[in-house]
Amino acid sequence: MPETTPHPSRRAHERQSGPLEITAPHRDLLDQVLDNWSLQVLETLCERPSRFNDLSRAIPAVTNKSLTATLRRLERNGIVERLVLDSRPVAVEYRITELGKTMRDPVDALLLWSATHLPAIEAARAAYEDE
Amino acid sequence: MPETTPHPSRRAHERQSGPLEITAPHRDLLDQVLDNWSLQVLETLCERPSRFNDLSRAIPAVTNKSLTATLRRLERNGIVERLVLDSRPVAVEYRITELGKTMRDPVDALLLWSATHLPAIEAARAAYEDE
DNA sequence: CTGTATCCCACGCGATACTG
DNA sequence: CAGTATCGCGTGGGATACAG
Repeated sequence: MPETTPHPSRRAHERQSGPLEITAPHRDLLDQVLDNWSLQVLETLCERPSRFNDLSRAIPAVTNKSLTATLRRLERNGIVERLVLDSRPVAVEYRITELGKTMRDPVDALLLWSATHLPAIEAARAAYEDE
Repeated sequence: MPETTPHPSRRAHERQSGPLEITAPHRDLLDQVLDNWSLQVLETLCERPSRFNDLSRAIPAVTNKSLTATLRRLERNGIVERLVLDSRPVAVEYRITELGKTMRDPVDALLLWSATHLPAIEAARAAYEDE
């Protein structure tokens, strides 16, 4: 062990607080994968593979442009896969990948947190407006 | 016509796939709390209470304007609290609240996911560019 | 059906300057 | 020290039309 370091300050509080360190690549990744449309697409594809228009209908507020961009981005990151079915008029199916499935737990943890604490947060908002 | 049955199937696959349902208030909340600057502020305040300029220095890339906006937003949501210390030239200390601390676990889960799967995702990106 | 192509605008955010 | 005020630009994303 190369360490009997005389400057333990840095290490010290990192240990105390555990992980939580945000570097650029991680921030990039989260930005590409946690946005509004991405989560809704993930939600839908976790339930069943879907075609483009299925997704469009499942997420009424999304436009073609945004849906396309979202799917491309998720595909590029290996979160969803795009399958061109050779049927008569072109059909394309999107499905979540194994890699994509690994997002579910952390995302669900987040949603669970949100569900659990939303009341407290709305109370905080109300209190804030009052003062 | 093998259409997706709207009513009864909904329940069914929800149970299969578990939670993960994104409603507007939750999406709003996550947007206000998971953005770039917010996470960095949280990261810093989880380690120690800090003054405005401490945060500014700890997060070199942030501007006064964005830092102020971020802090106000987090304060409004009860995630951080703002304490005006009555010292000579005004001093203000920000610290994370108990409610704020409840974010750590889900956020860490996310960062852990990111750290774990970033290699696979970068591989997916490389593969995507190739085709 | 599955997208692409434009136009366009709101607004997030940086840069800069200024104040109590 | 702890912000506020103002300006300006880049871009994400909606609306719409069109193409393979």
